[in-house]
Amino acid sequence: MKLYTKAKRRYIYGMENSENSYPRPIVSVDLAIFALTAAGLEVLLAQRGARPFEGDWALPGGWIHVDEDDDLEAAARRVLNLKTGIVAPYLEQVGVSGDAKRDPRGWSLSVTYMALISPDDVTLRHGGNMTEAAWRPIIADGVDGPLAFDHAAILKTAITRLRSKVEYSTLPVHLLPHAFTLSELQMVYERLLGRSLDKSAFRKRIAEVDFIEPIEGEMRRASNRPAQLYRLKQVHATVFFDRTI
Amino acid sequence: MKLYTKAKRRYIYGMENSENSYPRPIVSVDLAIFALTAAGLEVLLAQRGARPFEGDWALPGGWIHVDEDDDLEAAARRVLNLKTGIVAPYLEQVGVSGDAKRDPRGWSLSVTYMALISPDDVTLRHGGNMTEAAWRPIIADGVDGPLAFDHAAILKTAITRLRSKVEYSTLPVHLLPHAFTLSELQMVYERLLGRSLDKSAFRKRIAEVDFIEPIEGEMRRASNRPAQLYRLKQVHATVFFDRTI
DNA sequence: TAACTTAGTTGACAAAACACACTAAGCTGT
DNA sequence: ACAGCTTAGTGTGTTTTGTCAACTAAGTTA
Repeated sequence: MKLYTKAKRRYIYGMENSENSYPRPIVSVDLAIFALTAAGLEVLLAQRGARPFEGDWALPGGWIHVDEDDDLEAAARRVLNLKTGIVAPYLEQVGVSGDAKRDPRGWSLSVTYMALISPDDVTLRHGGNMTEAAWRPIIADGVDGPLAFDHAAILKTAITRLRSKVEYSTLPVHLLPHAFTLSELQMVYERLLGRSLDKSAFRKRIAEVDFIEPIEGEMRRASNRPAQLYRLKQVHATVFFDRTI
Repeated sequence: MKLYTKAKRRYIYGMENSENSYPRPIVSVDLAIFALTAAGLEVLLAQRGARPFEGDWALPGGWIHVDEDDDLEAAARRVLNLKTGIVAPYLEQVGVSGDAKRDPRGWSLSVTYMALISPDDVTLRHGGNMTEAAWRPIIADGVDGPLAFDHAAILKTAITRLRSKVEYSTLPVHLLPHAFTLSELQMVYERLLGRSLDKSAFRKRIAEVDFIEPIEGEMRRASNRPAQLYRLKQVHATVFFDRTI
């Protein structure tokens, strides 16, 4: 670090006006993208096409582009769109993982976001330093097989967050397509919780927190009575129940 | 960025083995340190002694020392110890704030931790680029007066997190000293919630989640019946109630 | 049009929360 | 010594809430 003058170092770091010239950690944004398919809850993984961990599977992610991303969420949104084509997902910051050893290239820091999407909305893409992308089922607290970096631990945190929010929030709606029936919503909860719920009690809970609205005119068919279709209310931040579902 | 060869840039960034030479964001760790005093819930603020925001009040924080801090939590612990002398606090990651504009020096990222401490344990210190440290009462969602950077928003997030956890977790114990009575614990909840609780119901809740234990032999005096002293159980991660307190 | 399927509602019973009154155990002043 | 005060800690009846199962509704199929 003694090779350059202080001014030059500042220039290199992009800190012409700064008093700080500490070495900076590497910063990336990683995504735990969840979807509920026929196989159950799945997470989108990408196979790394470059060192380190070349060939290993990892959570999709990327560097922050300081000249392109306005903020962290924008960076997460950019990565998500790159991999799935999705534009307006449910996105939630899960946490940060940072230490000296998780990346062999140096002290690094990964900001994790979790995204909940409907599998209908996805068109998988890959490229850049990711050679392949695939859905992998969630087994217990993670996926089968190892993951690059500390992504197994990060994924575990995201799964825990998701599971705990299922118990007492409206979050699972985001795993459904735009329009859905109450029975479908109940099934989402049941599959995530791994237990069956009472229809009457479930509907009471849903009615208490007023977060969905019927869509007029439409119904959905099987060989039985058709069900009312619903959608998320316009301005909806995840609402919490004051009791478990 | 074109002034230097790729290899030189790598050297400067401390990334001799890296394929990445993106410009990196500035990274810091900031702390929302809460304590419950006679005046109510208070947060520890530090007055900045250097640009930017020189003279303004801010959450105590600092850069990550990549050669000293093993991980993010260690960095938070170092900052906390520096300001308060506390060694084993309750520390919880609240979130990350990062965008292009929050710091005039460039794209920056702040990892926020919240700490809950007993005011008895503190010996305030200051120095470095902080000229002064002081406890400031929490009013509504923040403190009276402006804060440096986006610390008002960060503090608001931390307060929200704290308040919501009070309703359904054992977290408030960390605002008490090592030994305490059930009445004191109830008072902590009441002051944080801003409403009174039923003694009988409160004790039932506390007994349900088995997280404190009586300390033998000791009592605490006033001019009345003495109360049993309790302490946190050894291995205690914050436990959640399945109902509001 | 009877039998079947899933949607959506109602109501009786049981369990839990709530409010409040009670007992317990110390101190203080006369 | 003991009445009266204060705070600790427990018990109880009422009201609210959750649970479970049966019921009605509205379509399809043969």
